[in-house]
Amino acid sequence: MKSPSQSRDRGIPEATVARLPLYLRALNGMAERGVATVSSEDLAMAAGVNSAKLRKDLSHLGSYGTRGVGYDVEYLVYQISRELGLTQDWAVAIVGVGNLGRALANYGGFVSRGFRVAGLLDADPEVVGDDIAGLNVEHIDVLEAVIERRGVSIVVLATPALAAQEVCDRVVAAGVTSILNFAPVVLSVPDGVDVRKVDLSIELQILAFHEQRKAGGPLMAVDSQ
Amino acid sequence: MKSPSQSRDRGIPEATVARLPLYLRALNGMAERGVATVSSEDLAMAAGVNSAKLRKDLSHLGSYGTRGVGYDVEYLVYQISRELGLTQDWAVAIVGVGNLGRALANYGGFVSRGFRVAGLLDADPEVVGDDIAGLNVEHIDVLEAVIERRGVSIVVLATPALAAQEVCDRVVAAGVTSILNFAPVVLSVPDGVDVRKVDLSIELQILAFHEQRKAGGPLMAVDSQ
DNA sequence: CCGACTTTGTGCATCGCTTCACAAAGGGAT
DNA sequence: ATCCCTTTGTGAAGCGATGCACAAAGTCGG
Repeated sequence: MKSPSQSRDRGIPEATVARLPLYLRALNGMAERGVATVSSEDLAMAAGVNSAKLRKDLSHLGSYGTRGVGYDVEYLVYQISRELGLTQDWAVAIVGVGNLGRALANYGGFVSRGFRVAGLLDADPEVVGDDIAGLNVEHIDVLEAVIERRGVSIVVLATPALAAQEVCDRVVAAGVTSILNFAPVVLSVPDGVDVRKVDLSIELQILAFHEQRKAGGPLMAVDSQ
Repeated sequence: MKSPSQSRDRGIPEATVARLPLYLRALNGMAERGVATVSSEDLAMAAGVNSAKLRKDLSHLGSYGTRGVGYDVEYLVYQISRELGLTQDWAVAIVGVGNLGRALANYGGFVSRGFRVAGLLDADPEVVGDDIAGLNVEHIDVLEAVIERRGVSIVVLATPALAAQEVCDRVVAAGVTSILNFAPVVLSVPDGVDVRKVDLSIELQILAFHEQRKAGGPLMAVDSQ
């Protein structure tokens, strides 16, 4: 039922989207090392995936390879960046400047990929006014103003669990539709708002499950990366 | 082709394992509020999943519900904890005590679920000797000794990207088979070693992809090519 | 210009997870 | 004891992702 008039299918599978940043990282490394072209086999190896999967993923973006040769590294970097929306500048606000929020503010991986930390906010008068990573921590009261005036479109929640839903409601009311949640709670948001969650303790629990199985049961090899 | 000889199918689907911690968190909250029993509908709501999925997930552990009534909260907490291996104590070492490692060391969610930070290690003489979260930071040189003597079975890698593979090789050589990797690299490990990765910038990139799509919609000028 | 070689892009079979829908199982009221 | 109501546990259909295998498409040497 797909119309053939749309030569470029804009419906990229979610699983593919999740891997594009992986390819991008590998490609950036190659570009820095002066590699000009790369085969799907080599790139797949560097990204830790199957080469057929890599080719199918890239085919969703378009036909950017050359048969018999491979992919032009620079060109592919550009195409993936554009597809992911990294050719534009994203203003990010971090709410909650505890240990984690502080680490995130200082994390280099954000800035290096088109993400700019445009605001740090916290409710604790103790930390408001501090300078972290060159930014002044502001009071949560000005949340809406910061979002609106600085064009913040992505909010990172690093608050305690109890505060997360309330802050979430406020940023959604302020028009934000993309949230990265580090608080260990299930956020409830209206349709159209995108929430991704990162829960450090969940990852450990999954590891513990497999570790227990390895220790106790017979031979069960598992490798999920 | 699956052997029916295994009466209790110990092969719990990976997708299910990844959700068990979610259910556990919701159940713990209910237990604290004094809830005695819960229906799959309510628990699924609290965990943010579909109720049929929840029931199928729990059915992999055994038949722990009562038809017409629901699940006993306490009992289910115990069963899930046991299945995840949280009834035992896991010694975790954190390698790399930068901003992120520090935040992880202070993160309460670890300790509260059977994970004990048994070691903090770093290569930088500047931070070695510091006290963080009640622990003394040790030099990476004693990595193997710490792992062996304190029974560390899970290692958290929070090193810079360049150091990650080398540290990984060392901890694997020391017998560790479960690694939580925060460094933005694809680790190469032998079969039987379990690596889970958390990449903060990847999560942001996925959000940016969807945000771009929302912002542009059908009118967005795309193919500049 | 041709033929051998390389590598992409993709049709297809398969697999695992999700979701629906309902029979089976239990509780409580009468 | 029987009936009705609630909720579980699961067969089966549906759906998307994966991986194989190969034809198509390009390069390069002669």
